[in-house]
Amino acid sequence: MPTPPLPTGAELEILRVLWQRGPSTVREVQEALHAVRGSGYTTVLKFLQIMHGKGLVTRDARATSHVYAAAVAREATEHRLVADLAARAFEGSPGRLALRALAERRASPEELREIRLLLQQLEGEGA
Amino acid sequence: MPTPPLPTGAELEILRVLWQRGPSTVREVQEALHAVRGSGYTTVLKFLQIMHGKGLVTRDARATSHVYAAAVAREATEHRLVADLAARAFEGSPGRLALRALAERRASPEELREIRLLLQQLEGEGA
DNA sequence: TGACGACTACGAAACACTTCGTATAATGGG
DNA sequence: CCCATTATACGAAGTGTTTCGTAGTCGTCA
Repeated sequence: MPTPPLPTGAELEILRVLWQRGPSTVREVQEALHAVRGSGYTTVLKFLQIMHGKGLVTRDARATSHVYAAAVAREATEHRLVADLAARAFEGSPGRLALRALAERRASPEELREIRLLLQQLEGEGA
Repeated sequence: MPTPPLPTGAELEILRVLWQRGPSTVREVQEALHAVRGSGYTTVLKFLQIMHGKGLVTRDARATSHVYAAAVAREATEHRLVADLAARAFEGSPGRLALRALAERRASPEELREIRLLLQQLEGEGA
C-alpha cells in the first residue's frame, strides 16, 4: 500500500481528534467535532469511511460500534503538509517557509527556544 | 473591497508568474506556465478572468491583449498561506510550523543565517 | 417476539476546482 | 475589403470535497 494522500481540510480535523483521543468510535469523534465544526453524525461517519478507503485511518469492526484510529502519524503528516506548502508557495524551500512563519512574531518563548536549539544543531551539521 | 480569498493551487502558480514577470498578457503567462504545467491558452485565460472576479489580479483592457497584474502582494499572500496552514494543522501556532519546516533539514546556510538573525531579534524583543 | 434505539452503508446534492471546446470580436496584411 | 490570425467570453464537463437523507442491520428488553 503506497502512502495515503494528504488529508483534506475536514479529514485533517478528524485526524487531529484521533491523534488527541486515540482510537475512537464514530460517535466519539462526532461529539468532539460538533463543538468545533457542528458536524452531523452521518457526515463524520462518511468521512471515516472515505478516509478508511484512502488508508488514512484503520478500522476495528469487531465491536458493534467500529473503532477508528489514525493510520498516519501526526509528525509525518505535518511534515508532508509543510513540504506541500513549501513546494506550492516557497519554491520548495522549507527554510523560506520557516522564515515567513517566524516573521509572524507569534511564537512563544518556549517555541523560540526550541527553534534556537534546532538551529544550532543544523548550523553545527553544516559546518 | 474586502481582502480577496486565498488563491487555489492553479491560481497561486499564475500569481507566481505575475510576481516574477510583472504585468503580463494572457499569452505570456500561458507560455510561462506551459513549461511547468502544460496549461492550455483558454485555461489560463479562464483563470485570469476568475481571478479578476475574485480581486486577485487587476486588468488593463486598453490594449487589444489585456494586461494582467497581481493585485495581492507576494509577501502578504505567503503570510496568509502560512497562517492558514498554521490554523489548520498547528493549533494556529506559526512557531510550531516553523519548527516543523526547519526539521526538514533542507534549509540553505544563507537561510539558516537569516533565520538566526530574525530569531535573535525576536528573542531580544521578548526579553 | 416485536418494537426501539444505535449503528453502518450508500446515494445524491451542493459547491469548488480545473480544464477545454466553441462562439464571437478585433486586427492587420494582401 | 476580405480573410487569416489572434484575442476574449462563456458554457459545460470531469473531478474532488463536504454534507446529509434514507435505508437497512443488529442487539436488547419488556
